[in-house]
Amino acid sequence: MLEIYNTLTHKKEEFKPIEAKKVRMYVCGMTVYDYCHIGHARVMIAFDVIYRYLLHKGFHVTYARNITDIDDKIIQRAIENNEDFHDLTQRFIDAMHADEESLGLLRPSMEPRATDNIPAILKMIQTLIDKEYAYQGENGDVYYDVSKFKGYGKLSRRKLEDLRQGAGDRIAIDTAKHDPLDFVLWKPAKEGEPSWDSPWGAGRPGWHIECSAMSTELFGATFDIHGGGKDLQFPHHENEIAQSEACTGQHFANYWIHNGFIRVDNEKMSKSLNNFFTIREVLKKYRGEEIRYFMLTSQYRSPLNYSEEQLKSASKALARLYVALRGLPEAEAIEKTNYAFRFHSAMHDDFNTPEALAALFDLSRKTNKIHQQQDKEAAASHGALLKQLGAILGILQHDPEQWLQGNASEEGLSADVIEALIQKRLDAKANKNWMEADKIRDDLSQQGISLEDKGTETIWRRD
RNA sequence: GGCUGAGUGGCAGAGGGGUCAUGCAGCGGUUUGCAAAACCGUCUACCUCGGUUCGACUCCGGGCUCAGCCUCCA
Repeated sequence: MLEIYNTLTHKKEEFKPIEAKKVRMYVCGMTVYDYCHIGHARVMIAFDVIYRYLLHKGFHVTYARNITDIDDKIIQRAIENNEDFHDLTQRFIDAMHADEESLGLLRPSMEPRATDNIPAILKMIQTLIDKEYAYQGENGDVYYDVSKFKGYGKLSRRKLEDLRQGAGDRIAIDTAKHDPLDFVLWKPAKEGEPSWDSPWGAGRPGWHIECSAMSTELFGATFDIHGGGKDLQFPHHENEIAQSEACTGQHFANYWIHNGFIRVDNEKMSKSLNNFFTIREVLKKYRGEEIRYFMLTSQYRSPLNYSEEQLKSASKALARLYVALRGLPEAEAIEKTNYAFRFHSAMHDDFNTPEALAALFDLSRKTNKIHQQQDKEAAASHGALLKQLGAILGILQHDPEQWLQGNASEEGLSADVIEALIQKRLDAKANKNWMEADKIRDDLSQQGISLEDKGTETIWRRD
């Protein structure tokens, strides 16, 4: 039984899709005005693993992750760069896709963009106005009237009074709004800003409406899973619920999944704190799979501290799994083991990847042991299971030898040079010239190459 | 101030009322010409004060500390 922690109910609940064997999952993606940072990588990877696991369970999953390609920051950045906002967003969408590929992500089934869905957005705003959940202020902005929606605050567990109190000292009172908590659905364009025609004047959509409109358009009024970062819980997801449920009169998403943050020095990594590392920056020193492994070492809802030390540790731990796979022939995975059982039990428990990884390490130890006992066939079938389970997490799919002989920077001695030195050392060893042999090994070690003697051959890897 | 969530060994990070997490690092051993890798063994734990219990790090309550949201944010 697959259990998922549902933010809406604050409980782990058995996952029951609306339609048997079908899952519709919508995740809030990126606003594309800059490179993605490691915090974004967390969402990408968290939901990639959820997606993979659901697929593995035999669900037909439609996974939509939107792209916000119009908003204030995009407009501002485009002005700063003196470029068309389309060019700007396309550049960062391409960069995002490249980053995703490095991290080994499966592409979502669809990536709806706000600017491609203006008609659906206009339709929803119109319905909200018709149903009197929205109004146009004197400044031309169209607002959602929060007081009209009964369930406002149900996701983030907030009361309107508390919110108003908090809003009082923080938000400059906007006289065009009936209530400081009302939020923008449509914003008139200023001179020279990108805009679309609408019954309320040329303008652009507010941030929250695009997700409501696109998810409802793609999936219907009610769908299975809605996800995103923890910080989107309020106000973004709260507002989505208000918009969608007011519009359709039906329950919106059944399961709300929110991932925890990446932290730096015990603080949330974010643009405004300027304490972020971009994915591509980190990829210069660590491979995508190492970053992915690092993310998997904590449960997706927990905060995760980013540090060089932890990435190094992750890199070594991952290498350990690859070492277990090394030198094993292709084989059918062994079935009905405690390892697989434990792995799946962990994943069934709200995608507990650290526990699932623990099972993989125990399995790798077993594999090594059998391998050492010269039972290559049994070792191979255990290794095949390791690889199979790894695939569910998106790891261990590289050729082990190639993985261990590579690194992120692809710098250092070439394989040819290394092989030649190894041969030279083997000759020295054959002549029992230990001084010479050890010198070659030490020199290579200085350059980050480790040698391992296996019987008559010597294999190598980069540290 | 309101609302969430968290405090585990040197570091990271699971877990469950009473026997092992796991990884990295350390230490001892097997193996090796010596190493490395692997395997075996091993040392460091459960913020604090009460309560429930035969027994709590695990459940309940108070306190302390930290993080997040309440403003754009994955």
